[in-house]
Amino acid sequence: MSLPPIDLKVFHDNGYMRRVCRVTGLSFWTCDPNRDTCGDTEEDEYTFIGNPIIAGFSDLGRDLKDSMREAFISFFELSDHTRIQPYPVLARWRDDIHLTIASIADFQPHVTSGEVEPPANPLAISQPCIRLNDVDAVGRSGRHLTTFEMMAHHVFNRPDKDKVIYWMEECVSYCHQLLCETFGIDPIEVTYVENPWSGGGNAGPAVEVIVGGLELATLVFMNLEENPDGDVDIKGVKYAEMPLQIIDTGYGLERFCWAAAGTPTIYEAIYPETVSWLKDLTGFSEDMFNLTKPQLDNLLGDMSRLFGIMNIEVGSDGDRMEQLFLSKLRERGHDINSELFNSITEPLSRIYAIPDHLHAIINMIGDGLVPSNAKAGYLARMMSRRILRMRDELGIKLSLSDLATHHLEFNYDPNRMKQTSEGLLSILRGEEERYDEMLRKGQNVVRTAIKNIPQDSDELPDDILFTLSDSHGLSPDIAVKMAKEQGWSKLVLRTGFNAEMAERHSAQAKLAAMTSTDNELILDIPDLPATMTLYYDDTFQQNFEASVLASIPITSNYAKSMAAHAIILDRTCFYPEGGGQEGDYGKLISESSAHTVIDTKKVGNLVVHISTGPFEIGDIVQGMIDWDRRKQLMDHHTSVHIVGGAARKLLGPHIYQAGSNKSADSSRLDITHHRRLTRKDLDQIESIANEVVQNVQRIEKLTLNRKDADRKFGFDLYQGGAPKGSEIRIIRIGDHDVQACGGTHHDEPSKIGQIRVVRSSAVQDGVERLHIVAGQSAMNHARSQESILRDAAEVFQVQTEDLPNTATRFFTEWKEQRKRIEILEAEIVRLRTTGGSSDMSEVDGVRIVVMEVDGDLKQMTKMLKELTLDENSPTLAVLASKLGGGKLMVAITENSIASDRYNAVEILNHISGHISGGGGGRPTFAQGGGSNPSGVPNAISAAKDLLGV
RNA sequence: GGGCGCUUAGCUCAGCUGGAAGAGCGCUUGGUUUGCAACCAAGCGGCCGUGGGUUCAAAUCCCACAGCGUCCA
Repeated sequence: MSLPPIDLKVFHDNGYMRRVCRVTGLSFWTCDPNRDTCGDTEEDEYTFIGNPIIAGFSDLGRDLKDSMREAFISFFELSDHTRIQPYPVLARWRDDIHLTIASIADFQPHVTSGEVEPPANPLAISQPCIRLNDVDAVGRSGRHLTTFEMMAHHVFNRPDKDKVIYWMEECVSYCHQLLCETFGIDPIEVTYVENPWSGGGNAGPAVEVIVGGLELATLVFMNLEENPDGDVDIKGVKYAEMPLQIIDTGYGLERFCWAAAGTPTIYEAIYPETVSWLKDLTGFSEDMFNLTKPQLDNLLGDMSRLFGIMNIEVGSDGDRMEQLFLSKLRERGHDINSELFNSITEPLSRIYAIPDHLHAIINMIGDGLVPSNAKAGYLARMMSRRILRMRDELGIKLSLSDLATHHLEFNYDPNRMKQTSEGLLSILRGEEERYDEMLRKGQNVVRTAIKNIPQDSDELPDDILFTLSDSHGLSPDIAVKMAKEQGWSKLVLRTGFNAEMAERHSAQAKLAAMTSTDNELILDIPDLPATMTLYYDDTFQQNFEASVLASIPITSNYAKSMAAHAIILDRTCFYPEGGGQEGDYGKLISESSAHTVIDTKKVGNLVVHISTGPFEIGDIVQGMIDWDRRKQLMDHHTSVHIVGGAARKLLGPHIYQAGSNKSADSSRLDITHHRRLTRKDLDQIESIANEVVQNVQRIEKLTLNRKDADRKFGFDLYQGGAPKGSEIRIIRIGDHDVQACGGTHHDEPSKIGQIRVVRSSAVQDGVERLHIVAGQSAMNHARSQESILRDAAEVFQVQTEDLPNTATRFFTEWKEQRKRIEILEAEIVRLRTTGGSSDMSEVDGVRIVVMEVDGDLKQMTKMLKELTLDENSPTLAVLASKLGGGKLMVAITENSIASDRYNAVEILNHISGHISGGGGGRPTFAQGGGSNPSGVPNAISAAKDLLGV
């Protein structure tokens, strides 16, 4: 069955009736007796352009958003909802998405799965979101944004626990009251469209709220989950009821603002200062088009209305859409042709998109994101580059940080930023430098790519354009522009090329999505109760007694070759590999046998001891962990937290753990940062870290439920990735560092002794890897470094302090002497080939040199240079060497009677048989080798015979 | 995480259908000039990213790794 109709008392009480839309076929509710479309169709134009539909808001821009947001949230506060502060736009608590794409994303997956209590119930929030799917439409459609605030009221009902706050009836009632009473919207403008929602494995009935032709809100009643045995069918997928019933609403803050402002596009409603500033900077005005201001406004209004009803999909046929668009504009009495249309929309779409994109990158970087060439950081870089490209196309001479400074002043609330303004601007300056560098390098790349293309071509081959874009970041437009500037003046870019390239990319992405890797320890593990973990109760417990629940032979080719059995106990203080900390080693001993534990892993909620041998089920075993190793692992793990905090203190709030590894010998911490670290930075981090070791007395270890952990410490807790479960273990080192962490830690930092930050290396752009040694390993590291120095000093027979100077001196002398040898070798050749030597003779004015020398091909080349480069002394030289199987070289002075008379390749081929080899080259320079060095004298005499000397 | 590209003199880069390592800028010296800039001439400066392989011969072809860049998830 499908979903039943949504038939609510609130509709009837307000005089609404249920109809079926003539265009879409969807059911909808309206109080307009004449209405036969649902409101969101290609026949329903916006009614609010130039005629605001929401009363009582006179501001624009940031002030309008502030008062609109406040009106929304306080309405729900008065209706017993709790106001919740917005979550970050970087969804650090999730491992499936980078960005917060909806208000409900704040509560996924833990709250929506029922595992964790919501922070309040019911609640109201205005959540900044970023969605980059429609980035190409931003600025063009009049309504698309990459970043927006989703206002929402959420309810999490548990009918199975008799806990139901409210459901459809009350939800729609609140919505209607808000629209028609608080915002004074005429009910005749409001339609409610029934359109079931599904996504991400969940589904439910939903109502789209359409006002004046614009979808202002969606009310989703999520009560279904995917289930092959379910009895509800939505779009071909089976669903069944789930225990949790969630109200997921979304009210577009910016759309409300637009409806209240009635401006031609949404951008003028929310970024008015930037739009007019950029218009001034580019000289965009009605005068440019010989129009009056009312005429231009009217035209823009009509364009926007048309965009509302014409669905501009990315990749749709641009030319055809444009023609349709123009004919519709002409129907409305606008005298417009393609040229005028483009001269208005091209610059304008950029003027509109720039503030939107600025808002998005400030949201991201403000939240602590560091731009990068991979993962979430790439999203920020891509947006920066879009802005820079559009800026260049508009001919604006301002830097990215200038633009951002303006945006911060007029459109942003700096209190929302975790990053400092200076930090943000400095990151943006770095991005612009990279962009400039890319363009500069692009000039060369384009030059080499097109040098074989005829200069009168009118098109560049597709594969060249694809490569320039994919490998060098040069969009086809820019590539063609550069090529034109370098003299290929007839080039044009085929229309629709960008769409083709997008298609090509999505095809590649599909292909890539099919690959997957699976390299886990796979065991057939019986259903057993969760292992009792003793290592949290007492981190320092080394011995314990437990009973064996399972002993399973390991058959898979697990990395450790000695591994024989997986032992599962009812309790353990062996720490399993997790959070970057390696598993414990140790021993298990029963009355009848004793085996070594060579690794510990976690599978589900069981701790698996990888043992060198089996135990009997039911055996009582004594467990002992390798304490030196564990102590060292703890030294390193706690150090990683301390060093991370130190880096954040020194470098700024964007420092975030991008990964880590703790082994017994050393540990690594990857941190997000936009510049390479210097040794001085590392020294400072090291100093701060060691101060913490000395000055902080205790390390707090707390276990909180997720709701309280989030509230108390925020989302910076999740440095090590998104943890699972409702209970969060927290490690707090004074005011220095707080993290959610499942590892084992010291109770007192001083137990570590000493932390050394050995070096840093680059992992990827925007991520820097710190190599750390602590405790005994720090000592071992120092010792091994000193021993390396001593060994090196011994080689030179000097004190270690003199090592750098001595090494420099030796290196310089070695280079000098190498040069000297080359010169001397050439000198020897010269001596052996001057007057009277048996190696030299003359035949009809050509000097003939045939001789055996010591040296490889490179040295022989030098000698030949000496012999044959002088055109005044025509020479034929044959050199032979016994090195490496025998080498032969023949050279002839170019442009001389020698080169007229002799062919080097022929001579070489004639004699190379004596050393069982081959070779080749040019007529004046041939070289070859063989595998029979003892044939060298024969080769020489053969050459002499051939040349008659 | 995947695709592609790059790595050669202090810097910016050619060379890459395997056969004698190049240009421009910079640097040194000399000339010119009252001096500087400019100009002219000569010179210095290269493990051609690292490690394997193919070949008589590799900067050049193949494989792996590293670093950098770029596009896409």
